[in-house]
Amino acid sequence: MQDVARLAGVSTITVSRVLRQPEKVKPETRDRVQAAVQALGYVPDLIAGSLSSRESRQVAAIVSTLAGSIFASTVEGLAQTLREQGHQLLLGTSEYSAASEEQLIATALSRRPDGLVLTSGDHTPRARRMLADAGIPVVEVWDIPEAPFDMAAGFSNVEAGRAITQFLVETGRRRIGFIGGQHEGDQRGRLRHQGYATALKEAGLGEPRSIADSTIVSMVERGARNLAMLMDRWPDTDAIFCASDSVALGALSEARRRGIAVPERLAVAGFGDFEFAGDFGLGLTTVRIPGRAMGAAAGRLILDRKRGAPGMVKIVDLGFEIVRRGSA
Amino acid sequence: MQDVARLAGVSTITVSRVLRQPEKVKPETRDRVQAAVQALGYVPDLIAGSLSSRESRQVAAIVSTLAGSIFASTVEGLAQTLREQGHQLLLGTSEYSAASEEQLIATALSRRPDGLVLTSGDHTPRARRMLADAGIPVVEVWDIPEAPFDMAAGFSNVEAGRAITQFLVETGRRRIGFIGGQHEGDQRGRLRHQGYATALKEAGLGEPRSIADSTIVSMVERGARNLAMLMDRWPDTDAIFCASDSVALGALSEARRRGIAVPERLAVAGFGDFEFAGDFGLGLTTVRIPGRAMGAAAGRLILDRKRGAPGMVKIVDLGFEIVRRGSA
DNA sequence: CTCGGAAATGATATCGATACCATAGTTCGT
DNA sequence: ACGAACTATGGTATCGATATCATTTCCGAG
Repeated sequence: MQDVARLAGVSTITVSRVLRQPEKVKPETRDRVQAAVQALGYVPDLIAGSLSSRESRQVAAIVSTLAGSIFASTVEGLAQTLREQGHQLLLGTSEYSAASEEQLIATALSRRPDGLVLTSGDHTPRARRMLADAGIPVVEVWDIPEAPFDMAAGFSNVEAGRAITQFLVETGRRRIGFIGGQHEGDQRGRLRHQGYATALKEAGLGEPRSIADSTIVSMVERGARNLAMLMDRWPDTDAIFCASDSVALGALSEARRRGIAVPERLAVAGFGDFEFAGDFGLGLTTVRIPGRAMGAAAGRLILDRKRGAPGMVKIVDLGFEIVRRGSA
Repeated sequence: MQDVARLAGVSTITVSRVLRQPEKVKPETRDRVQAAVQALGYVPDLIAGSLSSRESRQVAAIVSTLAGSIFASTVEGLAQTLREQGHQLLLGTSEYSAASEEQLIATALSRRPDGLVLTSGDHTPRARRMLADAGIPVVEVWDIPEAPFDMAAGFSNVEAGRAITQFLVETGRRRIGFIGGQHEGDQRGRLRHQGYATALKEAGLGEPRSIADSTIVSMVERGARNLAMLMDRWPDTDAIFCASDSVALGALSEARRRGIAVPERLAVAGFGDFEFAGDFGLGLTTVRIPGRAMGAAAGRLILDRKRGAPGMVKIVDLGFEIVRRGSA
């Protein structure tokens, strides 16, 4: 920066101003400085800048996983929103473990991010304390927790599970099953199941028919095997709600293998509206989640808070949408 | 840090040592310092640390997109490798534009990362100059470029396209088509097509039959529509190689709609081995790419170089694998 | 008991920017 | 023509750690 200043015949602070608040510098001085920046190929050091200004212009995000197309679009939406507003994304993946989430939070905080985005779920007490001590905006994305830590951007898994089950009821189905299964420590499947069970009870449709075998790692395989188990146990089942589209894919394959007609004999509903679910693919009836929008909203919440926007919203419910296709 | 030092009755530099090189501090002093750290909930400031030590312990990655399950696993593999070795990941998404890649490189470099991971492809001249000036390890992932900028971890799209086409030939197919289409600025589809064309020529099978309509945004829809176009134009086609599994999914759906028996009448091969391609899903014959491994390898290349490992490998070819399933 | 050398610890300068306050130059109203 | 109120620019301290070199402590051989 000194080199640039010398070449432009100004002081370092003026160079800094040209880069950060150009409108405060006289146009011709500005041009001279910018020319010097170009000529020297000067790249400012944000590490030093952050230390000095006490704002890092980075936001950390900690997600369970990027694979399986679950959080990828959320992270992408977040990254883009941040970028548009001059911020950067620091990413960590916790692999569905609350312990490693705690670890990641600690290292993320040591970068002094201006905000933190977490996938909602269990956080250890220590993690919560660290977050509180850090005093930065925190957004939980995906499921909106009953008692958010700070802010939240997402939807209600319970409501979504309830809605899709109600949809199946409305289309005339009466013996509705559920297949899914949750990762340990991941309560999403559980919440969707809860919505399903509630809807059944509300419609007076008897006991839930649920299979949630978590011994199988692949979601698709789990869908296939669990459908088999479910149909063996309750052969008259006329609809199933699958905890994710991947599970639904496995179920659809198994149904075809067994010669069960979909949707005539069995309606299949998924969750997530993954790429393969569309009309030109599986034609799967499913629940569409605003993946990208949740990330973008999280970014906005953090940046608005940072700017000190008054009377701020803390919870953004982006809802969900039932997409009817051929399978139900 | 001063508070911790005072509480432990040592100087700040000793606190720093306890955190960074514990073995250089006498065990009892170390315990005292660690107790103080705990008691005060002290979280070191890596921004200051980075400025002082001139190493940031972060690695930046710039990928075109996270959606579509293409790069997500690579990023995840990278994040994990870095984490295991005490480094963090700074992520940017360029949305398939070389111009915004350039922009992202500039902002990434201003964080003074210890290394940079890029998806291979076109880089602007300015981008290349910035990278050269930065003097940090750079790894290109996915396709191994003919002239890598610095290091590379990936596989050959051309070879993979050639191999899967050869596989189709070996299984008795003679009139093999290609459907795909590339994003502008993304040469992956083009390279795969090149391998396909080479294999055809080597087998003496006449001219390529390719449809690559890029007007359609969704890959799945593109697969469906392009298969339709291809079969209309060359009705006797007995196999197709799709530039990605998503395209193959669309093609499979369209084939079913038209009553074309797969694989009897038409063999379908995809690319990528996405989640839905497996035996419990589509049962798609495809090319498996070492997504996670490429990320992990990229991380290792950077960290090894940082450690100054001598006689280093610069190119890691992780190959690919043809997975035969029911569709071909 | 003494001395050499290793182990443990500390004092101070420094990394590269920005905050804060001061100063010089400019505009304009009366 | 003069001072008020801006605008444009600069000097210096500072952010919170670590590098470097200096100093002290400790240990065992002779």
